[in-house]
Amino acid sequence: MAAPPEPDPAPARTAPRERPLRADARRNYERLLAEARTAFAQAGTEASLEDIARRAGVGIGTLYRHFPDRYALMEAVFAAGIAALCAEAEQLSADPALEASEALAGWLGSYVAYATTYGGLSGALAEQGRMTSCHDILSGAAALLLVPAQRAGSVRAAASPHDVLLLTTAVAWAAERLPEGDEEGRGRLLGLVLDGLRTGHRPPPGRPG
Amino acid sequence: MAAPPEPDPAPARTAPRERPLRADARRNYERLLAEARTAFAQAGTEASLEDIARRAGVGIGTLYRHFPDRYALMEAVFAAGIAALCAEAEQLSADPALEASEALAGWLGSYVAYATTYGGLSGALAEQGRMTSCHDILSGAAALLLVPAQRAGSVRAAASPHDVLLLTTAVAWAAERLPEGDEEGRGRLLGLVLDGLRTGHRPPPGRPG
DNA sequence: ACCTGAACACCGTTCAAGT
DNA sequence: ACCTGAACACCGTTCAAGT
Repeated sequence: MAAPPEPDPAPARTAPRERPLRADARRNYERLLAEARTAFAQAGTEASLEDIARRAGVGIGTLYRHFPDRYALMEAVFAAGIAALCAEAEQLSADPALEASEALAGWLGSYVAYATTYGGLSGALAEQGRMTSCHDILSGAAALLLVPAQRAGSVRAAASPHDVLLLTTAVAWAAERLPEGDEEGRGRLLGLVLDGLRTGHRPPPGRPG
Repeated sequence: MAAPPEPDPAPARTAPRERPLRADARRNYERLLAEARTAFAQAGTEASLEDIARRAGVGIGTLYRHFPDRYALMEAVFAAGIAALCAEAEQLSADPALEASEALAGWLGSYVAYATTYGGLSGALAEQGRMTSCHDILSGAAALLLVPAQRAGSVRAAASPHDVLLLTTAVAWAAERLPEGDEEGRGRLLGLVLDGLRTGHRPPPGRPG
């Protein structure tokens, strides 16, 4: 509002590519990303790459030029969602009305909800050495909420951020495999895991930590 | 040892096929099964079916004649292991020295151990409408241990056998994806889930139910 | 009755040739 | 600098022809 317009806006750090692309290349990149998002939402992350290239109106070689493998394409498609989860974690951790374990529980719920949006996403997120940029961001977000909850004594100290993230990813994976029509199942499964994390001890909320 | 040879052995109920096969067909069936077990153990349940047929010394058509799809082959390969898990569940449930929730915890540990023996097995076990014979057996075994633990009050009544089985399968899935060399991870992850199942209430052992 | 393997319809990935 | 699509090396699955 009162701030003057920035005279020299920093080059976007979240830009998908460092150097500028030729106009047609950038257009192809964006089209591939859009078609990949649609295809992943429809057919899961195992959707045919040839289909995606065809629908984007480019040759398969162009897809491979921009995205060396399926995981590069997935990282680009899911980057925005992961960033949003990260932002939510920061908001939750800064909310003084929320007990730390509640903030953690809320975020893990959002994480499961997102990971079940695209079929196969939970599987990709659990793979070792893939989607590493997503892993780094998500680990940071998980730690941001887990550590205060453990300091407050409401979540057992033995649980590492990695274990919690992996187990919650496994809940998303399981939720994808619940019988058709079981809408509450996701919450039930996550609830069991959250109960396993809690110590049972509830410090009074609003206590300065 | 002392038992006389059975005069009229009952026709094996667990026989993989109802009617007798031609000698060469039976030999091919057994070879395919053996090679599939080896291949699944080595390369996971996604191992190439053509490889399995080739190593068994038969044409690919013969594999499909005996096993209409990959899941039929998997069910045949894993039938013995699933049956052993079922037998263990019965032993545990009949053990008077074991508190009900401990028996459940022990069996779920064995289940996770088995499901992580073959790469991809946990994924196959969680698929809807596949491996149904395995599902039926495992559901029965899980209920056999879960219900008494719930009656005793040491495991929360809200957890259904299906949820418990699915969540434990998810633990096995997650354990497959732990970083290399993390040998205790399987136990840690299962421990968190088991803590979520427990109520915290411990009735004195040996109390007549 | 059972087996064989060529044939078919798909994949992902690479790379020589174009613009 | 970037794009194209044929070519390659794989899949799973079927089925006409053999024994």
